[in-house]
Amino acid sequence: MTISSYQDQSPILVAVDCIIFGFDNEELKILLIKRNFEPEKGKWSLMGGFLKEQETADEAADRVLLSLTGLHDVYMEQVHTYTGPDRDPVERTISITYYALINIEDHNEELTRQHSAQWFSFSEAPELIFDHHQMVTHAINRLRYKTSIQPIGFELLPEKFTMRQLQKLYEAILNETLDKRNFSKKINQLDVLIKLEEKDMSSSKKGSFLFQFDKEKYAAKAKQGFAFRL
Amino acid sequence: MTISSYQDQSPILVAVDCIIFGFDNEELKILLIKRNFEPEKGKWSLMGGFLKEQETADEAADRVLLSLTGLHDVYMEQVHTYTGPDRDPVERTISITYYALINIEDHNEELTRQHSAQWFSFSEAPELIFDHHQMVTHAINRLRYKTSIQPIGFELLPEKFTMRQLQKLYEAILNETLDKRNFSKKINQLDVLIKLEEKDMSSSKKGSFLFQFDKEKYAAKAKQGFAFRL
DNA sequence: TTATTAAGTGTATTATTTACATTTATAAAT
DNA sequence: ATTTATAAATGTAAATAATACACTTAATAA
Repeated sequence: MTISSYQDQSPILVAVDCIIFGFDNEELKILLIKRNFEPEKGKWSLMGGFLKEQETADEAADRVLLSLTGLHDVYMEQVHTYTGPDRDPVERTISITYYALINIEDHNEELTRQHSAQWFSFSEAPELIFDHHQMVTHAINRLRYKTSIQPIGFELLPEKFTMRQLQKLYEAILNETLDKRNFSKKINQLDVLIKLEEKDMSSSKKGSFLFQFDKEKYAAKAKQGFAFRL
Repeated sequence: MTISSYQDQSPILVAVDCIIFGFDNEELKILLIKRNFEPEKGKWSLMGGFLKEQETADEAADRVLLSLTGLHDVYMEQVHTYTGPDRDPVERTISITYYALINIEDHNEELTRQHSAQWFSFSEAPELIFDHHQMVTHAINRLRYKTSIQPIGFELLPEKFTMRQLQKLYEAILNETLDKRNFSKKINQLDVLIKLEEKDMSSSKKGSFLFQFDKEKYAAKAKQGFAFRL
């Protein structure tokens, strides 16, 4: 900032809110908490928290996510900052939103229970407090864009996954169905997956081969100007 | 935000900073001001200002831009919020950034002079204070993305423009050269320009036809699901 | 041995992107 | 009047990418 010098400013609270995405092999999910304090006690909302002294918003978002899921080093991205003067009825609060991608199996169920948190199908999420619905909409749009140009979708999957899981994931994110042959062709020609010997036998008699995302190979290719595009 | 209730928070100032883009028919430009107060007095920086009571960040950005250029109703988009606790050495200040697209001929020169503002070629901009360089980089990336999926480039041009101007604009934004025939073919098949009878005679003996962006036609097509893609 | 189930795979068609050079309209100079 | 100079205007062929579409295979269970 630059003009008008450092004059008085009425106090503004700064918070972060997290849109936490997960994937259950069929649908995109979102983790919401039931507010246990006023205002809007009992209603569903995003998980958030205030910025601490000497803490960046990125750090605050990490902290909030850790406290709810027990997870460290989660993929997060800042989305947008909401500044409506009356968006929070108690005190003027601006909220910086982040979306997080987690492997749904990794989260600490005990912690989520403590916070009265619950996973919802993205398409069947309940009404949310304040402007949280708008935040979610913005986040999913950003996620759609980002997954189409960067290999961040893998963050939502277990280490080893089948081609079918990967396709279902992209279908869930993009909210459209994809052709199986064209999908695997496209993925394979990106040449950033390792096909394992191992099969997942749970989904069919034949079983399906498991894959891993090859981070190192991708990083090397990205350095050479390779563009991940799906 | 949601958890941890409304406890004390150390005071944080909230500012907006504007990355103001213009186009001079050859290069992409950016409007910077020379700081006339401490800290970093005399250095180049983005134009910014603090959020007022009862004002959204969008409104603050509009106000800042108006005060510098005299322009209303300018295309602006929020980009990112910077929250490093020591990013501003005086007081803890978070900054919400916006980029603005203006027709370079429209701005009020008297106002920009009062603020010691100056246009710089995007590629030859001076060193900036604090984290402003990072803000500019983030903004140009967002602009590149946004211009490729929405017809916002026209905001940088006069009402009537030649095909060459439009191409130069996209070349400047994308920082790559484009083929003239392929470019005009692509633009024409989007079918959102009005070709005028009128010619611009300043650039050649032959003169070149002027075009206008057909906002209504675009809006109607967009409603039908038409995607502007360049 | 047979039946069942999802996994795995290829090709032809269409659409899009790219590369590339000549002609044309006008103003200025002679 | 004619010539010259300059950027504007224009089309096609080749390469690449995207799409539509159906049968075979591996393994388990009956």
